[in-house]
Amino acid sequence: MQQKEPRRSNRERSNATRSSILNAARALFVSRGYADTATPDIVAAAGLTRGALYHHFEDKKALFRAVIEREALDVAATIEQLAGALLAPREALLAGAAAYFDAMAMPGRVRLLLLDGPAVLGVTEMAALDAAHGGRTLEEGLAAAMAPHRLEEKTVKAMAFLLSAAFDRAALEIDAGAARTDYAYAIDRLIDRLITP
Amino acid sequence: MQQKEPRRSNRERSNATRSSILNAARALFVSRGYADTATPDIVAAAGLTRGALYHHFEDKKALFRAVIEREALDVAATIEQLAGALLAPREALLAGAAAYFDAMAMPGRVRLLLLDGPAVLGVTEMAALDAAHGGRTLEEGLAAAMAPHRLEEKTVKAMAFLLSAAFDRAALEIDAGAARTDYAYAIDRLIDRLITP
DNA sequence: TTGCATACATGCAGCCTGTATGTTAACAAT
DNA sequence: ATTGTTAACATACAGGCTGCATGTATGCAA
Repeated sequence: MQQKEPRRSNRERSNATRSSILNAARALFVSRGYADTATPDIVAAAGLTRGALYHHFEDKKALFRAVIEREALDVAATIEQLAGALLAPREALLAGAAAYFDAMAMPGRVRLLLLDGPAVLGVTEMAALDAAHGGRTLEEGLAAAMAPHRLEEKTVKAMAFLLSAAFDRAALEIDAGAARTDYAYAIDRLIDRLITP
Repeated sequence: MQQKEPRRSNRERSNATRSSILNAARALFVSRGYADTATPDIVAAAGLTRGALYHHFEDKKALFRAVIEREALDVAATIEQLAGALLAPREALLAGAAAYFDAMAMPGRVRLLLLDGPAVLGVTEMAALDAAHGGRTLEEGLAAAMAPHRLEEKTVKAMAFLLSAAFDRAALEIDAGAARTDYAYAIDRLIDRLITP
């Protein structure tokens, strides 16, 4: 039975189809990966045609970029919500780490943000995307917690990158089936070892 | 001018073409990435046809896997050679880190092993490949250096993974243009912080 | 030297991407 | 209310790429 299109405005229609495509694309990118996902399959899952896809997105990579951006935004929001306004630097870092694991527990997120994302869009673009949202808070948090160490700024920045890499790897391992408690403990210990004067 | 094939044995001929394909594939995978490298271009660069490629490799992914394996093997050999038999655990770890950066300085290696590799072959396969060669030595080294801490084995293993992730990220940043000295210093500090009793 | 297997080269089918063109419905102006 | 315009799609098409099937020549073994 085909509904008789309840007279939507143009704006509404666009938003709806755009979301449909994004959702279908996300599901397929997650289950098959970017390369093995064909645009005909995406639009079929969304109940549309490739015309709609190429009307809303410049090409397949742009669609992937949109999926990734939405995902990164959601991760940043989750972290902000869960570990937003902690006062003590140490507690903020630890809570941020836990919040990151929570956020990355959403199925498919690890593959999108940590595997296909860097490979398809390149590290620089992914880094820029990360810096725009969550990356900065980690660097600031670590700088605050390591202030007594009186390190050069570039050193702190480098260590923030390394710590961020550890977060990512932990999320990757947890996603692959490792016990979260093990990695949460290891991360906490790592943070503590880094910031204790 | 076509040389009149100096009467090679069959074995020699196979090895030669196989190497030709591997070399050409590596160069193109590095410069354009796996997805944007077409098999016609690879064999053209090697002065062959696609028939040779599909005779020696099951498919494009298998060729990529062969390139990756050769690369990982070379990295492991370099590290073994540069930081092979250090006695003190701390010095072994520090030398291993430096050797890893040396090994990863080979152009294209970062992209192959840290970007396209995980995305194309999957994390599990890459992890298995890494564990078969270099990953184990890092875990053992860290375990030796952290023995006084009396941690559970799973914790040490997790921290070895995290440290390995830090190595990778450092190599990635150096490859992207960051100063090696900055990251070498940060890594050394990280190691020291981890293993000091 | 005869027969077979190896090492390729060539040709073909199917799929996928990106674009160009067509069609319908919304919106703006009169 | 009517008409022109444009947005939002659907359809059709061209080029390229992958994998396989087939063909051919050479090494090799009996």
